[in-house]
Amino acid sequence: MMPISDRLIYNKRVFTRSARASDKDGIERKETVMAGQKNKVTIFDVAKASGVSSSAVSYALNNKPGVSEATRAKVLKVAKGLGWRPNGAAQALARANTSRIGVVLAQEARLLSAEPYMMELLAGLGAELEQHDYSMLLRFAIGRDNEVVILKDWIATGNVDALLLVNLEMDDPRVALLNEYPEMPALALCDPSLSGGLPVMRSLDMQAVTKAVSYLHDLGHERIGRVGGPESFGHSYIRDAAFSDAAAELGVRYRCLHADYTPKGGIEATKRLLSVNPRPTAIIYDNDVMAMAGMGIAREMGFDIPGDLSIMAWDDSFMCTAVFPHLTVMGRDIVGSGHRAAQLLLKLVDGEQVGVADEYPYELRERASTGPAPASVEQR
Amino acid sequence: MMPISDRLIYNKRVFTRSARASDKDGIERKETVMAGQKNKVTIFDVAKASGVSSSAVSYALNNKPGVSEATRAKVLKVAKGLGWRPNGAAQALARANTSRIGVVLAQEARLLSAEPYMMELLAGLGAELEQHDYSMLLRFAIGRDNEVVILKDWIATGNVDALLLVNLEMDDPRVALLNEYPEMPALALCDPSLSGGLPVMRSLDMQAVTKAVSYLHDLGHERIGRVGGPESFGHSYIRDAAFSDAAAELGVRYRCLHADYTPKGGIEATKRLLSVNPRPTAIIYDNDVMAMAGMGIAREMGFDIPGDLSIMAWDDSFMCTAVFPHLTVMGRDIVGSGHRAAQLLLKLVDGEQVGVADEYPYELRERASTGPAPASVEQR
DNA sequence: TTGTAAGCGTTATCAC
DNA sequence: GTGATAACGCTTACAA
Repeated sequence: MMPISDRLIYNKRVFTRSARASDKDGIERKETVMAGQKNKVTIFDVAKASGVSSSAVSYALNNKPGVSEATRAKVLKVAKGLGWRPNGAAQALARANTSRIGVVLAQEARLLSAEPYMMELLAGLGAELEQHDYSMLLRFAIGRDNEVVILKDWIATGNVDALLLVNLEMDDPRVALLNEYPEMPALALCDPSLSGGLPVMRSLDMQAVTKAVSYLHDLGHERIGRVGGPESFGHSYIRDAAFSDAAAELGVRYRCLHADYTPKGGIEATKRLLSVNPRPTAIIYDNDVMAMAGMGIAREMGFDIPGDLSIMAWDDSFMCTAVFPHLTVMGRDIVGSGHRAAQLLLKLVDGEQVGVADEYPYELRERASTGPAPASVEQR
Repeated sequence: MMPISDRLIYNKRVFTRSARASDKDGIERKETVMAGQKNKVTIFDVAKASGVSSSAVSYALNNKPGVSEATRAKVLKVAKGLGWRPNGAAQALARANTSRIGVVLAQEARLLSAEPYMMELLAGLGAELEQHDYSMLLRFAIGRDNEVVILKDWIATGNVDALLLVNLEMDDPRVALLNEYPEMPALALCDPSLSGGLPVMRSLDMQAVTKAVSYLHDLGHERIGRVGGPESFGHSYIRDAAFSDAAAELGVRYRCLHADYTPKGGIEATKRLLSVNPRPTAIIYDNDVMAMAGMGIAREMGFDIPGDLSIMAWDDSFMCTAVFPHLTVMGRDIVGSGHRAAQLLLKLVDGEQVGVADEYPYELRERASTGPAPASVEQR
């Protein structure tokens, strides 16, 4: 008899707990201290201090029914007094959710820093998640394969509640992966044609392209060049197609080269675009780094901007108004889109359907780098 | 008697588990599915499949002694076959560590995107953490107070194993907070004089300042201006003091204005610096955005760069070679410093001492925006 | 070497 | 409304 009842008692939290706190000493205590948290105020401490059970405390602290207002108030007060905060791991384990959204970045560091898009997006995303007590779990992948490995790991370990997929490529392996695990909510930032049915927030590139081309067309430009990002990137491809269409529609000649977002890439592509005869009178770049580099080299070659050549960039950043002439851009509220992405992700976590949502639309921000097409076009 | 023995059996994991898997149906199952993970392969499943106990499995999977090589091999194989991965929350709860490093960013989104420093640092940090199966938990704070709230929360909830503190200000409240909780490892990125004894990785600004000033001095510049970042930022202050000293040492006139890292700020400060008589013949900017804006406005004012005025920037980015003339900068391996920060943080997590470590040193990257001081100086 | 079960700090179910 | 306790999935002390 004794061993059984002993065990039963030992099984009770309160006893176990107080036993650990006072009886044992040495190794275990040391470990606990090493582990990190000093302030191990648990729900049991709160329960004891407020003279109720741990479940009552849990209900009270989570604003759930099941306790009287009187006890709720008391528990809340005691918890605050003790400085209690729920242990994240325990909560995650019990609730089977983590309050974390996962993002994997697979681009090279210097590229990431050169592109304002990602940082602004993350800032918006983070700020919105913040409002809902969610965090962002961030990983930097080394290559595409690694990216899939990380996602698989997150899915299997349950380390995040949902995933944000960025920079999708055509036939992206991540789409296949997420379709294998429909229970893991994921939002893809890409054109719906690339997402394989996954919930999507799409950027309104088509509209923007039409707007940009007709803006230049209205200025008299009849030959437009473009320096796009890497061809493997979904949005490069989408924009390219849209440009072809819009140009054809307006009877504008259009030529596109792809580069790697770097100054060097922008310079090379610009030189090549300007070496054909007749040359384009306007060039649109997929990012501001290439636009600036392109504008710079064009000036070095003797072109006046925008007298001889108009320059436009895609996506705005401080850089666009730090250079002279200031760059005309197709800009959009990227931070806002980050907020929206967060809202969509939280919806997905709640089991709601999302389907296809839109990013904030692009708007033309006309500045000094664009102007009427030159009357005549001579080469340099 | 019956109830007691019943309970005892129910307490056993294996029984509980199999009961849940087959007996019950409906609500509970549904909840489990809702929660997220489909592939709930647990350590018990692996144990059952390989015919050993759960502890043997745990030892095997964690490469710990306590199992024979034979069983270890078998367990590993079975686990792999079943696609088992440890549940993050459970592991965190049991081990009292999370395999996560926390970073709070408190800057405005547009500023973050304008400064390559942060993204490169995070990229390096993330890549190194990656090697050690650590993740980065990222939060975006809205204001300084919020930042402290988040840190407090992380400390109390045990959501991270260590903290990286960036952009420290003078008398930063975070330093006081972390000194209250010495059990939470934290690394500050700042000058040791600002860290209040916290482990530090410092940037070698002093050296760099000396190098920059003597470089310009060697070119014949005797009046140097500087456009620094916000005065509240620790590194602005540190650099300012260093500049004063280095300039005094070499008998160079030095004048510093502080701006907010934006193009507008850079333009205003540049105008003011150039409006005094005699004007400086070289200006050093704390970031590339302001440097570019400053260079641009100076050219608009009729100054030739570098003929009349030399321009230097602090920290390198793609932008510095995207603009013409390319910007001379004091650059450093920021990604590398991120890696180093991660290593230091992991040391701290392991209970090792760190003290004061160094970032990668700055190097002068001489490009086209600097040159000999002009013979005579007239105003525009 | 192996298995048993306590323990991590929550949540949620179930009697009372 | 309240308290007891099973459950979450893992690690690890201890018994066998």
